[in-house]
Amino acid sequence: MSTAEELADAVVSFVRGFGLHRPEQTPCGFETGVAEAHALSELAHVSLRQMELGARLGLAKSTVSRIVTNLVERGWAAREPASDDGRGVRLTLTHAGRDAADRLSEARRQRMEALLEQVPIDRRSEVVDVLRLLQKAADASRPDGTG
Amino acid sequence: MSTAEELADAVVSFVRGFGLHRPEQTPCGFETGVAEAHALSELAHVSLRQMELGARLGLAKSTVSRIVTNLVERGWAAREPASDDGRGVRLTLTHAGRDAADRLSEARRQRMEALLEQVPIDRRSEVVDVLRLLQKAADASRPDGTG
DNA sequence: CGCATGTAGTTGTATATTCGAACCAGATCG
DNA sequence: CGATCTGGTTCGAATATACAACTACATGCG
Repeated sequence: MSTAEELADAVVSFVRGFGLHRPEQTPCGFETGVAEAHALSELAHVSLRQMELGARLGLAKSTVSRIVTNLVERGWAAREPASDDGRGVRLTLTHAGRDAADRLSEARRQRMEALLEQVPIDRRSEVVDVLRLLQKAADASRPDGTG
Repeated sequence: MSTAEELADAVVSFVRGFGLHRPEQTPCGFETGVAEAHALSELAHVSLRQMELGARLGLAKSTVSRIVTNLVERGWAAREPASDDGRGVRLTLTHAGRDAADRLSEARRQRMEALLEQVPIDRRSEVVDVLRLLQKAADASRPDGTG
């Protein structure tokens, strides 16, 4: 089996084993679906335009619109008109939204620590390092991307 | 930011960037949904009981039953009664199923090679290695698991 | 200035994935 | 031999997602 095939198997097994195939439930047990959790954490530290959020999450604009509506209905985010573009929407978290983002961050940290505990201690920093490599590689190797 | 938090961000970005959040379309462009593709590749080299397949994919038995029905309808898999247990079903790929599994494997290999090309050459084997570590860690750290 | 074209966002529709519950048949254990 | 467990199937419901059609605003060209 080639290196690439081994990588494919490992990625698949990780995604399944980690529970990422269930979009309505986060692996860390947070109280939203995966997509909303990702949106929340993207918005935790910066205000974004709705389309920017979509680009970061790799989602169609219609899907983003619905996700944001959910966040707004939970009282976690607010839509404001974009100051520089009459079509646009600027997203910000409410106070409750920042609280939720903090809780999410903590839940993820705990879940990831449990994961890392199962990795030999002398290789943990390597894991993080390699995942960042992969993240960059995925961005650069999008079928339609510039890479 | 802690190591665990950095890992969380990297995992999220990778999953999104690689397109793993779209269950109806495989990142490698194969002609089925993600779940069927995973099942197909699990069955490529071993015959499994339906429940074993479910355990490997992390899916409920009802979901597995549906996926297998789809594979059977495509002419890729066959259900046979298990020889040692009258309740059980043994799954095997048909000839067409093995062909499909080969095509899938090749598509995934190409997709993964495109990904690996974006990783510095001297770190590629490390990437595979670490992903396997993570896969094992995910299995061992299931919230309800034995780990 | 005014129309053609492009872009941000919303809503409607369709498809895929998943789970849990209800149910059946065969196994296992007292 | 009856009670309970286990592997599978079917049904119903929830959720995420994309694409298409539409609105509103922006931009660029004559």
